[in-house]
Amino acid sequence: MKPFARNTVKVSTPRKPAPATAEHAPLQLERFLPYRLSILSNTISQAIADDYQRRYDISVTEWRVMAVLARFEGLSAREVAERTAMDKVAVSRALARLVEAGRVSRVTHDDDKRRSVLGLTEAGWTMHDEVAPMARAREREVLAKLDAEERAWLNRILDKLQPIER
Amino acid sequence: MKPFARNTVKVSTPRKPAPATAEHAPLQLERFLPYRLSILSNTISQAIADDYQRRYDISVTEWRVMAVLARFEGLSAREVAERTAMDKVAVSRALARLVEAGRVSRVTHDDDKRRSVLGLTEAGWTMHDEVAPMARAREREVLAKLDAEERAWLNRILDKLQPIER
DNA sequence: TGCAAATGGTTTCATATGTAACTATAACGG
DNA sequence: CCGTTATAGTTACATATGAAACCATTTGCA
Repeated sequence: MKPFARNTVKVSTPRKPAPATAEHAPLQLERFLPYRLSILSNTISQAIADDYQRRYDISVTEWRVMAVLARFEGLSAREVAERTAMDKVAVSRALARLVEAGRVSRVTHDDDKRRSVLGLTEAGWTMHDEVAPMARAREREVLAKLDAEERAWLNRILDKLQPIER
Repeated sequence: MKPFARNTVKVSTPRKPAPATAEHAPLQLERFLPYRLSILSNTISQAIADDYQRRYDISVTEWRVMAVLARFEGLSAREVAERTAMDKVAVSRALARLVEAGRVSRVTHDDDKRRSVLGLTEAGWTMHDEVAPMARAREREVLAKLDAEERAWLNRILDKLQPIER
Protein backbone atom coordinates (compact mmCIF):
# COMPACT_ATOMS: atom_id res chain seq x y z
CA MET A 1 0.00 0.00 0.00
CA LYS A 2 2.16 2.79 -1.27
CA PRO A 3 0.75 6.27 -0.92
CA PHE A 4 1.15 6.99 -4.58
CA ALA A 5 -1.41 9.76 -4.27
CA ARG A 6 1.66 11.87 -3.60
CA ASN A 7 1.07 14.70 -5.99
CA THR A 8 -1.08 13.90 -8.93
CA VAL A 9 -4.71 13.94 -9.61
CA LYS A 10 -7.86 14.94 -7.98
CA VAL A 11 -6.97 15.12 -4.34
CA SER A 12 -9.26 18.10 -4.26
CA THR A 13 -12.57 16.39 -3.62
CA PRO A 14 -11.96 12.71 -3.00
CA ARG A 15 -15.45 11.32 -2.99
CA LYS A 16 -14.58 7.90 -4.24
CA PRO A 17 -14.33 4.97 -1.87
CA ALA A 18 -10.82 3.90 -1.12
CA PRO A 19 -9.49 1.35 -3.56
CA ALA A 20 -8.73 -1.08 -0.77
CA THR A 21 -12.43 -1.45 -0.07
CA ALA A 22 -12.79 -4.92 -1.38
CA GLU A 23 -10.02 -6.57 0.60
CA HIS A 24 -10.56 -4.59 3.76
CA ALA A 25 -14.33 -4.54 4.04
CA PRO A 26 -14.52 -1.22 5.81
CA LEU A 27 -17.44 -0.37 7.99
CA GLN A 28 -20.19 1.63 6.38
CA LEU A 29 -20.59 4.00 9.24
CA GLU A 30 -23.82 5.62 8.17
CA ARG A 31 -25.47 2.18 8.09
CA PHE A 32 -23.94 1.00 11.33
CA LEU A 33 -26.58 0.80 14.02
CA PRO A 34 -24.56 2.05 16.99
CA TYR A 35 -23.38 5.01 15.00
CA ARG A 36 -26.82 5.91 13.76
CA LEU A 37 -28.31 5.62 17.21
CA SER A 38 -25.61 7.78 18.65
CA ILE A 39 -26.14 10.53 16.09
CA LEU A 40 -29.89 10.39 16.39
CA SER A 41 -29.82 10.38 20.15
CA ASN A 42 -27.45 13.33 20.33
CA THR A 43 -29.36 15.32 17.77
CA ILE A 44 -32.66 14.90 19.55
CA SER A 45 -31.37 15.33 23.07
CA GLN A 46 -29.50 18.42 22.06
CA ALA A 47 -32.50 19.96 20.34
CA ILE A 48 -34.57 19.50 23.46
CA ALA A 49 -31.86 20.55 25.85
CA ASP A 50 -31.27 23.75 23.92
CA ASP A 51 -34.76 24.73 24.84
CA TYR A 52 -34.15 24.84 28.54
CA GLN A 53 -30.43 24.84 29.09
CA ARG A 54 -29.93 28.50 28.34
CA ARG A 55 -33.16 29.58 29.87
CA TYR A 56 -32.78 27.79 33.16
CA ASP A 57 -29.07 27.09 33.32
CA ILE A 58 -29.60 23.41 33.87
CA SER A 59 -27.97 20.37 32.30
CA VAL A 60 -29.57 17.30 30.86
CA THR A 61 -28.50 15.22 33.82
CA GLU A 62 -29.96 17.73 36.24
CA TRP A 63 -33.19 17.79 34.33
CA ARG A 64 -33.41 14.03 34.43
CA VAL A 65 -32.96 14.05 38.16
CA MET A 66 -35.73 16.58 38.48
CA ALA A 67 -38.01 14.59 36.21
CA VAL A 68 -37.55 11.53 38.37
CA LEU A 69 -38.12 13.43 41.57
CA ALA A 70 -41.28 14.86 40.08
CA ARG A 71 -42.65 11.38 39.74
CA PHE A 72 -41.30 9.74 42.84
CA GLU A 73 -41.26 11.53 46.10
CA GLY A 74 -38.59 11.04 48.71
CA LEU A 75 -36.16 8.99 46.70
CA SER A 76 -32.60 8.58 47.89
CA ALA A 77 -29.69 9.54 45.66
CA ARG A 78 -29.02 5.92 44.88
CA GLU A 79 -32.60 5.39 43.81
CA VAL A 80 -32.40 8.43 41.61
CA ALA A 81 -29.29 6.95 40.05
CA GLU A 82 -31.13 3.72 39.36
CA ARG A 83 -34.07 5.43 37.76
CA THR A 84 -32.04 7.77 35.62
CA ALA A 85 -29.45 5.17 34.64
CA MET A 86 -26.80 7.63 35.73
CA ASP A 87 -23.96 6.71 38.02
CA LYS A 88 -23.99 7.87 41.57
CA VAL A 89 -21.25 10.42 41.13
CA ALA A 90 -23.17 12.15 38.38
CA VAL A 91 -26.26 12.14 40.55
CA SER A 92 -24.35 13.50 43.50
CA ARG A 93 -23.07 16.37 41.43
CA ALA A 94 -26.41 17.11 39.84
CA LEU A 95 -28.02 17.14 43.27
CA ALA A 96 -25.38 19.47 44.63
CA ARG A 97 -26.22 22.00 41.95
CA LEU A 98 -29.95 21.50 42.22
CA VAL A 99 -29.99 21.88 45.98
CA GLU A 100 -27.74 24.89 45.68
CA ALA A 101 -30.11 26.42 43.14
CA GLY A 102 -33.02 25.79 45.47
CA ARG A 103 -34.78 23.44 43.13
CA VAL A 104 -34.42 20.28 45.15
CA SER A 105 -34.77 19.74 48.87
CA ARG A 106 -32.59 17.28 50.70
CA VAL A 107 -32.88 16.02 54.26
CA THR A 108 -31.28 12.99 55.82
CA HIS A 109 -33.34 9.92 56.31
CA ASP A 110 -34.66 9.43 59.83
CA ASP A 111 -33.77 5.79 60.20
CA ASP A 112 -30.65 5.68 58.06
CA LYS A 113 -28.42 8.67 58.34
CA ARG A 114 -26.47 7.72 55.26
CA ARG A 115 -29.42 8.25 53.01
CA SER A 116 -30.88 11.49 51.84
CA VAL A 117 -34.52 12.08 51.18
CA LEU A 118 -35.06 14.15 48.10
CA GLY A 119 -37.85 16.11 46.57
CA LEU A 120 -38.64 19.12 44.44
CA THR A 121 -39.06 22.48 46.11
CA GLU A 122 -41.67 25.02 45.14
CA ALA A 123 -39.20 26.56 42.74
CA GLY A 124 -38.35 23.12 41.45
CA TRP A 125 -41.98 22.36 40.71
CA THR A 126 -42.44 25.69 39.01
CA MET A 127 -39.57 25.04 36.70
CA HIS A 128 -40.62 21.46 36.13
CA ASP A 129 -44.08 22.59 35.11
CA GLU A 130 -42.59 24.82 32.47
CA VAL A 131 -39.99 22.43 31.13
CA ALA A 132 -41.99 19.21 31.03
CA PRO A 133 -44.49 20.44 28.45
CA MET A 134 -41.67 21.80 26.32
CA ALA A 135 -39.91 18.46 26.40
CA ARG A 136 -43.08 16.64 25.50
CA ALA A 137 -43.76 19.02 22.65
CA ARG A 138 -40.32 18.40 21.24
CA GLU A 139 -40.80 14.68 21.48
CA ARG A 140 -44.04 15.05 19.56
CA GLU A 141 -42.25 17.01 16.87
CA VAL A 142 -39.81 14.19 16.39
CA LEU A 143 -42.46 11.51 16.39
CA ALA A 144 -44.51 13.51 13.93
CA LYS A 145 -42.09 12.37 11.28
CA LEU A 146 -43.46 8.88 11.71
CA ASP A 147 -46.92 7.57 11.02
CA ALA A 148 -48.90 5.67 13.62
CA GLU A 149 -47.73 2.28 12.44
CA GLU A 150 -44.11 3.28 12.53
CA ARG A 151 -44.49 4.74 15.99
CA ALA A 152 -45.94 1.48 17.19
CA TRP A 153 -43.07 -0.48 15.73
CA LEU A 154 -40.55 1.89 17.18
CA ASN A 155 -41.95 1.35 20.61
CA ARG A 156 -41.95 -2.35 20.21
CA ILE A 157 -38.42 -2.38 18.90
CA LEU A 158 -37.10 -0.21 21.69
CA ASP A 159 -38.79 -2.47 24.20
CA LYS A 160 -37.11 -5.49 22.72
CA LEU A 161 -33.70 -3.95 22.40
CA GLN A 162 -33.80 -2.62 25.87
CA PRO A 163 -36.27 -4.15 28.28
CA ILE A 164 -37.38 -1.58 30.77
CA GLU A 165 -36.39 -2.95 34.12
CA ARG A 166 -38.45 -2.61 37.29
CA MET B 1 -37.42 3.03 70.09
CA LYS B 2 -40.88 2.09 69.09
CA PRO B 3 -40.60 1.43 65.39
CA PHE B 4 -44.28 2.18 65.49
CA ALA B 5 -44.22 5.78 66.50
CA ARG B 6 -42.58 7.03 63.37
CA ASN B 7 -44.23 10.36 63.17
CA THR B 8 -42.75 11.16 59.80
CA VAL B 9 -44.16 9.57 56.71
CA LYS B 10 -42.77 6.30 55.57
CA VAL B 11 -39.58 7.50 53.97
CA SER B 12 -38.17 4.03 54.03
CA THR B 13 -38.95 2.78 50.52
CA PRO B 14 -40.88 5.39 48.66
CA ARG B 15 -42.01 3.55 45.59
CA LYS B 16 -45.24 5.39 45.15
CA PRO B 17 -45.58 8.19 42.63
CA ALA B 18 -45.52 11.62 44.15
CA PRO B 19 -48.93 12.83 45.19
CA ALA B 20 -48.62 15.92 43.04
CA THR B 21 -48.63 13.78 39.93
CA ALA B 22 -52.04 14.76 38.72
CA GLU B 23 -51.57 18.51 38.77
CA HIS B 24 -47.95 18.45 37.64
CA ALA B 25 -48.00 15.88 34.87
CA PRO B 26 -44.42 14.75 35.37
CA LEU B 27 -42.48 13.20 32.56
CA GLN B 28 -42.42 9.44 32.43
CA LEU B 29 -38.74 9.20 31.72
CA GLU B 30 -38.61 5.56 30.78
CA ARG B 31 -41.21 6.18 28.06
CA PHE B 32 -39.62 9.37 26.84
CA LEU B 33 -38.05 8.85 23.45
CA PRO B 34 -34.93 10.99 23.84
CA TYR B 35 -34.15 9.32 27.13
CA ARG B 36 -34.64 5.83 25.78
CA LEU B 37 -32.52 6.52 22.76
CA SER B 38 -29.79 7.94 24.89
CA ILE B 39 -29.69 4.92 27.16
CA LEU B 40 -29.85 2.47 24.31
CA SER B 41 -27.20 4.26 22.34
CA ASN B 42 -24.83 4.45 25.26
CA THR B 43 -25.36 0.84 26.21
CA ILE B 44 -24.64 -0.42 22.73
CA SER B 45 -21.75 1.90 21.95
CA GLN B 46 -20.15 1.09 25.25
CA ALA B 47 -20.47 -2.62 24.74
CA ILE B 48 -18.74 -2.40 21.41
CA ALA B 49 -16.12 0.07 22.51
CA ASP B 50 -15.18 -2.13 25.44
CA ASP B 51 -14.09 -4.69 22.92
CA TYR B 52 -11.38 -2.59 21.39
CA GLN B 53 -10.69 0.30 23.73
CA ARG B 54 -8.59 -1.66 26.15
CA ARG B 55 -7.00 -3.81 23.52
CA TYR B 56 -5.92 -1.04 21.19
CA ASP B 57 -6.02 2.01 23.41
CA ILE B 58 -8.31 3.87 21.06
CA SER B 59 -11.43 5.90 21.69
CA VAL B 60 -14.76 5.75 19.93
CA THR B 61 -14.09 9.00 18.14
CA GLU B 62 -10.72 7.76 16.95
CA TRP B 63 -12.27 4.58 15.72
CA ARG B 64 -14.88 6.48 13.78
CA VAL B 65 -12.23 8.55 12.10
CA MET B 66 -10.42 5.40 11.11
CA ALA B 67 -13.59 3.80 9.82
CA VAL B 68 -14.22 6.79 7.57
CA LEU B 69 -10.66 6.86 6.32
CA ALA B 70 -10.93 3.18 5.53
CA ARG B 71 -13.73 3.92 3.14
CA PHE B 72 -12.65 7.23 1.70
CA GLU B 73 -9.10 7.83 0.81
CA GLY B 74 -7.45 11.21 1.04
CA LEU B 75 -10.13 13.05 2.94
CA SER B 76 -9.33 16.32 4.62
CA ALA B 77 -9.97 16.80 8.32
CA ARG B 78 -13.05 18.84 7.59
CA GLU B 79 -14.45 16.12 5.39
CA VAL B 80 -13.79 13.58 8.09
CA ALA B 81 -15.68 15.81 10.45
CA GLU B 82 -18.63 15.91 8.08
CA ARG B 83 -18.74 12.20 7.63
CA THR B 84 -18.39 11.35 11.28
CA ALA B 85 -20.73 14.10 12.46
CA MET B 86 -18.02 15.14 14.88
CA ASP B 87 -16.88 18.71 15.26
CA LYS B 88 -13.56 19.73 13.85
CA VAL B 89 -11.88 20.09 17.21
CA ALA B 90 -12.70 16.52 18.07
CA VAL B 91 -11.41 15.39 14.71
CA SER B 92 -8.24 17.39 15.08
CA ARG B 93 -7.55 15.77 18.41
CA ALA B 94 -8.39 12.29 17.22
CA LEU B 95 -6.09 12.75 14.25
CA ALA B 96 -3.28 14.00 16.42
CA ARG B 97 -3.42 10.79 18.43
CA LEU B 98 -3.87 8.56 15.41
CA VAL B 99 -0.98 10.10 13.53
CA GLU B 100 1.13 9.93 16.66
CA ALA B 101 0.27 6.27 17.04
CA GLY B 102 1.23 5.65 13.43
CA ARG B 103 -2.22 4.57 12.38
CA VAL B 104 -3.02 7.47 10.11
CA SER B 105 -0.84 9.28 7.62
CA ARG B 106 -1.14 12.98 7.06
CA VAL B 107 0.39 15.13 4.37
CA THR B 108 -0.56 18.61 3.33
CA HIS B 109 -2.54 19.07 0.19
CA ASP B 110 -0.54 20.10 -2.83
CA ASP B 111 -2.83 22.82 -4.07
CA ASP B 112 -4.14 24.07 -0.77
CA LYS B 113 -1.65 24.14 2.02
CA ARG B 114 -4.32 24.55 4.66
CA ARG B 115 -5.74 21.15 4.01
CA SER B 116 -4.38 17.82 5.03
CA VAL B 117 -4.70 14.65 3.07
CA LEU B 118 -5.41 11.71 5.29
CA GLY B 119 -5.27 7.99 5.03
CA LEU B 120 -4.68 4.81 6.98
CA THR B 121 -1.16 3.49 7.31
CA GLU B 122 -0.20 -0.16 7.15
CA ALA B 123 -0.60 -0.38 10.90
CA GLY B 124 -3.90 1.45 10.62
CA TRP B 125 -5.20 -1.04 8.10
CA THR B 126 -4.07 -3.95 10.21
CA MET B 127 -5.92 -2.66 13.20
CA HIS B 128 -8.93 -1.76 11.12
CA ASP B 129 -9.12 -5.26 9.76
CA GLU B 130 -9.25 -6.65 13.25
CA VAL B 131 -11.69 -4.19 14.73
CA ALA B 132 -14.21 -3.91 11.91
CA PRO B 133 -15.32 -7.55 12.09
CA MET B 134 -15.63 -7.28 15.86
CA ALA B 135 -17.83 -4.23 15.53
CA ARG B 136 -19.98 -5.92 12.94
CA ALA B 137 -20.32 -8.99 15.11
CA ARG B 138 -21.51 -6.89 18.01
CA GLU B 139 -24.02 -5.16 15.84
CA ARG B 140 -25.34 -8.52 14.76
CA GLU B 141 -25.71 -9.57 18.37
CA VAL B 142 -27.86 -6.57 19.06
CA LEU B 143 -29.95 -7.02 15.95
CA ALA B 144 -30.39 -10.67 16.76
CA LYS B 145 -32.90 -9.59 19.37
CA LEU B 146 -35.18 -8.51 16.55
CA ASP B 147 -36.83 -10.58 13.87
CA ALA B 148 -36.48 -9.74 10.21
CA GLU B 149 -39.62 -7.67 10.08
CA GLU B 150 -38.58 -5.60 13.04
CA ARG B 151 -35.17 -5.01 11.60
CA ALA B 152 -36.72 -3.75 8.41
CA TRP B 153 -38.93 -1.37 10.32
CA LEU B 154 -36.06 -0.17 12.41
CA ASN B 155 -34.13 0.74 9.32
CA ARG B 156 -37.04 2.51 7.82
CA ILE B 157 -37.73 4.40 11.01
CA LEU B 158 -34.14 5.49 11.44
CA ASP B 159 -34.09 6.68 7.85
CA LYS B 160 -37.16 8.77 8.42
CA LEU B 161 -36.05 10.21 11.72
CA GLN B 162 -32.67 11.03 10.40
CA PRO B 163 -32.26 11.27 6.67
CA ILE B 164 -28.76 10.28 5.74
CA GLU B 165 -27.32 13.28 4.02
CA ARG B 166 -25.04 13.13 0.99
C1' DT C 1 -3.11 43.74 -7.64
C1' DG C 2 -4.08 44.23 -2.54
C1' DC C 3 -6.78 43.67 1.26
C1' DA C 4 -10.94 42.08 3.73
C1' DA C 5 -13.40 37.97 4.46
C1' DA C 6 -13.61 33.02 4.46
C1' DT C 7 -11.68 28.48 5.32
C1' DG C 8 -8.79 24.54 7.34
C1' DG C 9 -6.87 23.36 11.30
C1' DT C 10 -4.83 23.82 16.08
C1' DT C 11 -4.56 25.68 20.74
C1' DT C 12 -6.54 27.42 24.92
C1' DC C 13 -9.59 27.50 28.54
C1' DA C 14 -13.46 26.31 31.07
C1' DT C 15 -16.59 22.54 32.06
C1' DA C 16 -18.16 17.75 32.11
C1' DT C 17 -17.51 13.04 33.06
C1' DG C 18 -15.64 8.49 34.84
C1' DT C 19 -12.76 5.90 38.11
C1' DA C 20 -10.99 5.25 42.31
C1' DA C 21 -10.27 6.62 46.90
C1' DC C 22 -12.42 8.24 50.98
C1' DT C 23 -15.95 9.29 54.99
C1' DA C 24 -19.77 8.09 57.59
C1' DT C 25 -23.20 5.01 58.86
C1' DA C 26 -25.49 0.57 58.97
C1' DA C 27 -25.77 -4.56 58.68
C1' DC C 28 -23.88 -8.98 59.61
C1' DG C 29 -21.49 -13.00 61.71
C1' DG C 30 -19.19 -15.10 65.31
C1' DC D 1 -21.25 -6.93 71.73
C1' DC D 2 -17.31 -6.23 68.49
C1' DG D 3 -14.90 -6.39 64.37
C1' DT D 4 -15.60 -7.08 59.48
C1' DT D 5 -18.03 -6.01 55.52
C1' DA D 6 -21.41 -3.50 52.83
C1' DT D 7 -23.79 0.70 51.55
C1' DA D 8 -24.82 5.93 50.72
C1' DG D 9 -22.74 9.63 49.29
C1' DT D 10 -18.80 12.93 48.41
C1' DT D 11 -14.18 14.25 46.96
C1' DA D 12 -9.99 14.05 44.09
C1' DC D 13 -7.79 13.27 40.06
C1' DA D 14 -7.25 12.39 35.45
C1' DT D 15 -9.31 12.64 30.93
C1' DA D 16 -12.79 14.16 27.53
C1' DT D 17 -15.37 17.59 25.37
C1' DG D 18 -17.07 22.15 23.42
C1' DA D 19 -16.69 27.10 22.52
C1' DA D 20 -13.97 30.59 21.29
C1' DA D 21 -9.63 32.56 20.10
C1' DC D 22 -6.04 31.92 17.17
C1' DC D 23 -2.65 31.08 12.99
C1' DA D 24 -1.90 30.22 8.22
C1' DT D 25 -3.55 30.15 3.81
C1' DT D 26 -6.78 30.95 0.21
C1' DT D 27 -10.63 33.37 -2.00
C1' DG D 28 -13.41 37.23 -3.47
C1' DC D 29 -13.65 41.49 -5.33
C1' DA D 30 -12.91 46.76 -5.52
